Amino acid sequence: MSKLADRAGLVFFAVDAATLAQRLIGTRLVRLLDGERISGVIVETEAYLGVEDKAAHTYGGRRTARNEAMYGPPGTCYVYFTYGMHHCLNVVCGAVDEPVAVLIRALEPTEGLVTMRRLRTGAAKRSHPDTALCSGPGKICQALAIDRKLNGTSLIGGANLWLEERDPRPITLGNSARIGVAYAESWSDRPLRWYLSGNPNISVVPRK
DNA sequence: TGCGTGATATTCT
DNA sequence: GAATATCACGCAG
Repeated sequence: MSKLADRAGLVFFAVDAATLAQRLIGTRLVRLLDGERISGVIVETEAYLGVEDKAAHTYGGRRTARNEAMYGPPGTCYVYFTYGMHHCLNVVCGAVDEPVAVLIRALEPTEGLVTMRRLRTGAAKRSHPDTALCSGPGKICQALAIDRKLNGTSLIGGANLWLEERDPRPITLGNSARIGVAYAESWSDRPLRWYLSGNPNISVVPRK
């Protein structure tokens, strides 16, 4: 297990979104909160392909205060708020000024589960299984206390949020259309979502 | 299965 | 400036 930093980190993130989406599966997302490690293994991601992708916030080259982070260097976090109540965490990849990113959709909780449960609201606080703690982009941000303060910060050598690579081990990737992007016309069916096949922590059971 | 909720982009005056 | 439409979801029921 090694923390991604500096040059190695940059190389890791400086790829296209589809590649990074697959590469992120199985790595560990670590949040340091009041000195406590809270972490989970990434089990579900989606690629957003920038200016050409109708489902992306940067479709057509839109560049605003909100999505500015997507134009930053690879390894930057893009955190935004949606539906009036949910934050979502993305990892910027590609090159500077190329607004492509990967949405982190689900984690398998590994450290700090008690804290995660405390941070989560509603039903997940009590009787629900651990697999419900981080099984969705909004849930991850709640469980890891991620909000827009982290927007624009870098995962490379990050002080409070970073990625760790695990020893390679055989995994089986599943691949499907993205979730919640029905409005994106022909882009809504593109198989740009990846997940750890059979993992109970993924957000929605893949449709065929 | 519906619907809340509020930031943001877009579209007006 | 201000009104409005829209949304990478989660939860109650």
